[in-house]
Amino acid sequence: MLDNVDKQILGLLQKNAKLTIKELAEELNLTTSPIFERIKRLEKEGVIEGYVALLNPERVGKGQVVFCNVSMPIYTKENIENFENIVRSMPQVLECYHLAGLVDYQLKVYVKDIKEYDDFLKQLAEIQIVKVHSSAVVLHDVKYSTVIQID
Amino acid sequence: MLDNVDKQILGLLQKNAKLTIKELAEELNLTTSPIFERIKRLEKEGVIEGYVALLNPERVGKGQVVFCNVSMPIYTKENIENFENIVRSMPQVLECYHLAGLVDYQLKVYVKDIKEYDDFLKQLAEIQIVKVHSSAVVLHDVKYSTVIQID
DNA sequence: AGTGAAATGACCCGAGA
DNA sequence: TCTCGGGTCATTTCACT
Repeated sequence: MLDNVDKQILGLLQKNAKLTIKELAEELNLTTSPIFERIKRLEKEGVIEGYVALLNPERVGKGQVVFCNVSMPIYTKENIENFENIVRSMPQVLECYHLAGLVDYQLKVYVKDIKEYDDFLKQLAEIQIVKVHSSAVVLHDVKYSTVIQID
Repeated sequence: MLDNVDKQILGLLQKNAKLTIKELAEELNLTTSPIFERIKRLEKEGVIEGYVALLNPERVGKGQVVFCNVSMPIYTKENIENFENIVRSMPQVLECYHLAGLVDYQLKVYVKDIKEYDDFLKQLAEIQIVKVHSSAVVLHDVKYSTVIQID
């Protein structure tokens, strides 16, 4: 479904979405037309989900990342839907995963500082159906990337 | 340092980096020149770190996310540097954070399936300076976003 | 699936307020 | 900092291979 040229295009666009079709064409020894059509196909098929600008969290006043682990004591379909919808609507939460592990959910939260995280925990506490199990404060980023390895 | 127009531009570009300067200008009731110059300024100042294409992990054969928690028993500067450099070079690891918590590091790993995660763990085991403490398999994504809330 | 060329439209940079 | 306007270059389409 993805040939070698597709994979190369995806690899390059994951690193830099501002590459022009012309630059991609030169890199892959093709003309602009096939590159253009392949990209359109990959977008339409949903392989490419979108193009975004990545910001420096510190420069926009959200330099503190905290992972919040929560459990759901009464594990019903309704509670799950309810909680997941609330989480999706919280802008501080950039990622949330339902885990098979010691806790039910892990939330990645972007805040200005620990004080702001405290405010967030109070918001979470209002959702009666989950309990905060633990929080892990990030000391520093070792790696942050959005590039998925395609083999 | 960031005025209201900057914040609006950043908010829009975080959601869709393919918006044209013209479209941004119309949205914010300005002409193209100030929008163009503000974006260039935000890029130069490092507020905007880059533009990337986001892919659908399943569509590229990396639909399984696993969190890997590791600890570093002998906690020296050399071991830290060493481990962090190895992690940064591993393409399966998209994110890695040094935590203040029960474990020292958390790695977010993208793999095809659990078998491939097993291979990854074997690679990690070769690094003698860290010990895998636990793994948490993702059952499903509740939320994945790269959009940082700017207030 | 690819090339090449032509039209459409975006980017970018002045001059001026 | 903004508007306006124009030159340059990338995107997009199409006829052909």
